[in-house]
Amino acid sequence: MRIECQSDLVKVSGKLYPCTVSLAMDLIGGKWKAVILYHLKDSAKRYSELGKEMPGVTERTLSLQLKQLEEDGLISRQVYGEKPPIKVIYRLTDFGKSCIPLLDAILGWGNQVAAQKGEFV
Amino acid sequence: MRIECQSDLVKVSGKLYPCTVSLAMDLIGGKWKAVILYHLKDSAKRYSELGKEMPGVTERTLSLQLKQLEEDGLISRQVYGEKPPIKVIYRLTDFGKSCIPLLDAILGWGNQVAAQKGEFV
DNA sequence: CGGTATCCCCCAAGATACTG
DNA sequence: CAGTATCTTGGGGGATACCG
Repeated sequence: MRIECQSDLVKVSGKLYPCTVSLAMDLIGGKWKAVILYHLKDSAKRYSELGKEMPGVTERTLSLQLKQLEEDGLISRQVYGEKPPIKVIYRLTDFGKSCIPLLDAILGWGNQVAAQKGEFV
Repeated sequence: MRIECQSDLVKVSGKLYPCTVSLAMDLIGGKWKAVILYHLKDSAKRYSELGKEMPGVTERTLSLQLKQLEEDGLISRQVYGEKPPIKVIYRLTDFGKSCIPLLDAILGWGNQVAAQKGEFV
């Protein structure tokens, strides 16, 4: 059963969240979105560059996540050329740039954890 | 097909991650984990308190996520009493406390987004 | 009180093949 | 080059009932 509620709910573009932490995690959460955003932090990148820099992601997943990030207004997509081979550049929007401090915090803590508990291979 | 790899892989407790951002998101990502951690940030809480403060979560999901956070060493679980009604207190471990700056960054950005694009209900 | 047990559904995500 | 199309699978998460 659902546990009792009390309100500090927030609604953004039709979706209802129990708190703003939940909202933030919906926008940049999941397995790949933060990773993509992080790779776009310092410079715009092409689709294939992103793929090469993100070991383990499949073409399909990369494509879907990019589309979602674009829908949520975090990144923009720009196409160069008409006929294949074309070139597509992804970059952070201003809204996307607003989460750079957060991306840095994620990386910072991730690095800390890796330093203490992980091994680089 | 899988896109080509290049290494700055990191391994933590048997799991392989393409980068430390990915590692961090595995630890605190998903729909509820960051929310739980955030609610434990300032004080230890009982199971039922967490449930009341997190509208929308089900008992099962709360229980499963707490267990995962405990397994990953982010929170600790302490039981008071033998016979029902018992009392169970969850609190951040030192490791869990290490991500408080990150939790604040998540909340901060979430608040920013909500202020710009959301409405509180 | 603080959970499990059970059942179910949906969708994130992988593998692979193909296309404008 | 930058993706879709198609199929499949795992598991996250919901609903409800029950238990120590």
